[in-house]
Amino acid sequence: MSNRDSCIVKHFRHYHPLSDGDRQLLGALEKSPLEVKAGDSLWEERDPAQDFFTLSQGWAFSYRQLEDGARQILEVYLPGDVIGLREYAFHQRLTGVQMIEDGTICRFPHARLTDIFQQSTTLTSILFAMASRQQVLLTERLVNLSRRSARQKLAHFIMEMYERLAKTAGRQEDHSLRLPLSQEMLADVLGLSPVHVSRTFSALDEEGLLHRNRHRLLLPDPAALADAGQFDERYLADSVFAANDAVG
Amino acid sequence: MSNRDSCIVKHFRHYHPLSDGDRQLLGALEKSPLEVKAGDSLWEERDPAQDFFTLSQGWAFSYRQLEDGARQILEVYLPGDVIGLREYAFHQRLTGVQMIEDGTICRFPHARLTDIFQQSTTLTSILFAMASRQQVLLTERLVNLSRRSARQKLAHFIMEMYERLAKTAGRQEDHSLRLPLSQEMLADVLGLSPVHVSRTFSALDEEGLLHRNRHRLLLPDPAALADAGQFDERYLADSVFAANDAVG
DNA sequence: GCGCCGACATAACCTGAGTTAACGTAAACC
DNA sequence: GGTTTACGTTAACTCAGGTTATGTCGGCGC
Repeated sequence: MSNRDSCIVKHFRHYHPLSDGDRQLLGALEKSPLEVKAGDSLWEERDPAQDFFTLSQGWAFSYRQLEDGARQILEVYLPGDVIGLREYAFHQRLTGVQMIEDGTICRFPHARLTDIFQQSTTLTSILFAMASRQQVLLTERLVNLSRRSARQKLAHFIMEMYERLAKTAGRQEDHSLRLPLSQEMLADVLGLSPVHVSRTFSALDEEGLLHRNRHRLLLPDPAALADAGQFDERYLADSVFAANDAVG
Repeated sequence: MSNRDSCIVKHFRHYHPLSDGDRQLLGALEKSPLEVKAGDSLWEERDPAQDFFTLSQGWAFSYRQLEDGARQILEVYLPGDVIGLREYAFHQRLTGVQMIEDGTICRFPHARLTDIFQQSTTLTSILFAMASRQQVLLTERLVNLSRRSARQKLAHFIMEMYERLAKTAGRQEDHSLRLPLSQEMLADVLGLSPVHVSRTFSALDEEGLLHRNRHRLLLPDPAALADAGQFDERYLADSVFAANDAVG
C-alpha cells in the first residue's frame, strides 16, 4: 500500500485486498477529500440523490425528521463507513446526514457505480457486503427500539459503539470509549426523551455498569453491560468473503 | 417473454428488461421452484447462510426471537420479493423466515452470486437496487416503531401494505385489501401487544377509517388513513434505473 | 468577576400501552 | 350437533417512560 492511497481505497482494502486495477478504478471515481465541520449537513431529505460519501475522519449520523418535529437518528457512521448506499434506487434522499464532529469525507458519484460493476467483481462484492452489513445494523437497531427497555436500549447502543470502535480504532486498555453524542442525540437514536436518557445513564452509573466523564465512558465490566443490554455481537461479525471468496 | 420464464426471471424483469443472456444466466443459477406451506420455516436464526429465495407466490416474514421470548417481525415479503439479501456478508442467518401462507419459492445459491457480478451488469444493478429498497423499507419500519403511536403504527403499516399490493397485485375498485396476518403477527410487526392491536383496530373502525371482515380490510378513505398514519409513500417510489440507466 | 448559554440532572406528575384474565365467536373435527 | 381450538374482544389495573419545570455546572465573552 502506498501512502498515496485515498481514503476510499483504504476503506475498501479493509474488506478485501485490492488489485492495482481496482485501486486505480476507485481512485478515478472519487473526487478529492473534503473537510467538513461538526453540524455540517452532507445532504437533507428530498435533496437529489447523486453521490455516496466515504467517511474518512469524524463521526456522522443519518436521520429522519417527522411531521411532529421529532427526529429519529437511524445510523451513526464511524470513520471507514460508506454513507448513502440506501438511496441507490431512489431519486431523492429519504434521510438527512449530518456531521457530529469535524471530519473528512470523499465524494463518490452515484451514476458511475455501474463502472465499478462493469470493471471489478471484487469491488462489486465489497459494495454488496457493505450494503448487507448496513441492513444488519439497521435490523438490530430496529429490534433495540421496538422490544427493549430504556435501560437495555442504552446499554445495547453503548456496547455496539464500543465494539465497532474496537474494530476500527482498536480497543482501549481501560475499557473506555469516547462517545461524542449529546444526550439529546442519544435520545433521538434510542427513541427516548432526553430526560429519560439522563435518568437511565444515572441508573447504569449507580449500578456500576458504567462511569461518565464528559463524552468519555468507562465500562468497568463490558460483559455485564452487554448482558444488561441483551447485546449479542454476532451481528457485527460480517466477514465479507469467508463464505464467498470466489472473487478475482 | 416466453411462458418458460422462471419466477426469478419474471421478478427481475419487473425491475428492468433483460437480455436473453441475462435470462439464461438467472435460469441457470436457480433451482426448481419449491412448494411450501403456511407456517413452514425457510430457515432459522443461526442456520448457515447459503441461499437467497425469490418468493413467487404467498406471503412470508422474517423475524428475530429475543431472549425474553418476544418476537420482532422485521419484514413482510410479498410475491416478487427477494429474501435473504441481508446475510450476504455473514456465515449465519441472523433472522428466521417463515411462510404466512402456502406459496412457491425459488432457491438461489449464495455462493454463485459472483457469477452474476462477473457476467451481467444489469442483473448486478437490479440486485443492488433490491438491497437498497429493502434498506429503505426497514428504515421506514424503524421510524414507525420508534416514533409513532399505536394508532399511527397500525394505520401506517396498513397503508404500506395497501400500496405495495397495489404495485404488484393491482388496485381493488373498492379500496380493499387482503391482509392475511393474525393480530398476534401484527403485534409482532408493530411492537405492540395483541390486545392493543385489537383495541386500536376497533378505534380505527369506529372512526370509520377502515372496516374489517376476517382478513379483508376495507378502506373507505385511503387518504384519511394515510394521514392518520403519517404515511408518505415516497419511500416506496424506487425507480431503480431512472437515475442510473447506463446499463448494458 | 459577572452574566450568559448550552448541556445535563432531578423531581412531580401524567398517560399510552402492557398485563391479566374472563368472555365471544367461528371454523374444524369427530 | 356438540366439543375443541385458535383467534379476537373487553375491562381493570399497573407501570415505563413522557412532560414540564426548575436547578446545577462548566465554558466563554466582556
